[in-house]
Amino acid sequence: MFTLIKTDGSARRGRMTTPHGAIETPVFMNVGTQAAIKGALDAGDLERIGCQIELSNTYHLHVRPGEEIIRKLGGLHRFMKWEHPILTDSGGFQIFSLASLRKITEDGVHFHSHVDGCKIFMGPEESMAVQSALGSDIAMAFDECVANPATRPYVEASVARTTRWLERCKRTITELNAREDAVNPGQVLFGINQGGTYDDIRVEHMKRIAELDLAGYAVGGLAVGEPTEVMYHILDEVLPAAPADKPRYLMGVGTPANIIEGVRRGIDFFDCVMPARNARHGHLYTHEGVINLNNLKYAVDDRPIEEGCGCPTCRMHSRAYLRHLFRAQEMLACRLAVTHNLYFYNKLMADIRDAIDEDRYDAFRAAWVEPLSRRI
RNA sequence: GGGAGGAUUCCCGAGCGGCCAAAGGGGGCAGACUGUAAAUCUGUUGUCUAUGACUACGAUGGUUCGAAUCCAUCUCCUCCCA
Repeated sequence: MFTLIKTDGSARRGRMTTPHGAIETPVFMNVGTQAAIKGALDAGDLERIGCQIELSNTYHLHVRPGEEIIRKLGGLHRFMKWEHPILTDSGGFQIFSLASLRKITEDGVHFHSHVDGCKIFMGPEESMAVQSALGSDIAMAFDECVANPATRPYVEASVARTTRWLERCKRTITELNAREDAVNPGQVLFGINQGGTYDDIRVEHMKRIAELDLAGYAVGGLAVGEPTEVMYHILDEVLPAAPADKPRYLMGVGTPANIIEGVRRGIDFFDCVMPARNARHGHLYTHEGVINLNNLKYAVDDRPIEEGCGCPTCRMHSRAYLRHLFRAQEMLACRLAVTHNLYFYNKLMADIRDAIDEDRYDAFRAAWVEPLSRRI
């Protein structure tokens, strides 16, 4: 259930209620692919960094430990001790990221496990069954995330198949939710718009899936190599075709600037591995730009990552200490850095919500897009 | 005291007459990363008045058109025998 609280231009303040609580939007979903935030954060840490909703991955949890194990243990929420909302990605992104290990057919996708090479078949029914066993609050449709660039004929055929898969996903989740042993019978399905960089395919596809009256609509297959301006242009074209009363999710995006621009165009949900991955690699976000803690210039910098930041890392530790931990390859470096970056992202979203609430989103955007994009 | 093996650029370590400022690691310096096969990957790493020059492979002296590579002596290290 999604409620649009107010708008400021095209930016939207909303609230989505789920069986595990409400989500204030716009929101950033913190990515824990394998039921863990890389960098050694657990559910308690997620609460400390202001996370509202966690995202896990269907393919990866199917490979390891297997959804039946998680079902037996009471579902993903109980398994990882995160009793707030969870979204599961469908495995569609792995069609893209594990392209060399899979073959696509009309029924679904044959993968060779990246772990042990064993054969894995995942189609819409399988993905929905896994997501149902995991018991996430939001299940994503099994789509093909199309690589960029892709020819128009390829994209047309792929999108048509993704649409057929979506219909199968919808049918399947309805059946699974009706079962007495459903882990989370309130699980809802988000559809995913595809179409590469072809505006007309994108818009037609969005219109087509809008008819299916799903709980939410994602825009997928972006930030896969196309110029940022192309991504923004596609959002400008596609979002007017998405149902206004349903949440919109821009999958896998992005930088703070991408998020600010996405919100401006009417996106409500984001997720991205970037803050966690960059943190593990020593790149930390500040309101003046991204700093690379590996750089020599921070060797004796006694300041926190960012003055005034309320995160547990900044309250306690200096850049110089963190740089030392990175250089010495101490695990603590990752944990402290990821804590900061995810706190930063969640706080950015809270600031975005405040700006929309107070009808000053344009000014907020104008003030922050450039500084947040800097490398310093 | 006798015998054997070593000494290579910041470190380890390959090279055993020219294609050597010298493989490969490590370390250093920097860059990339967007629904996570990523605590990963890439570049770079003698000096300079820089499409060239200079200084370098323990030291010194030789052989050679040419030496990190061959010879002699010396210094230091390791191992074996007494």
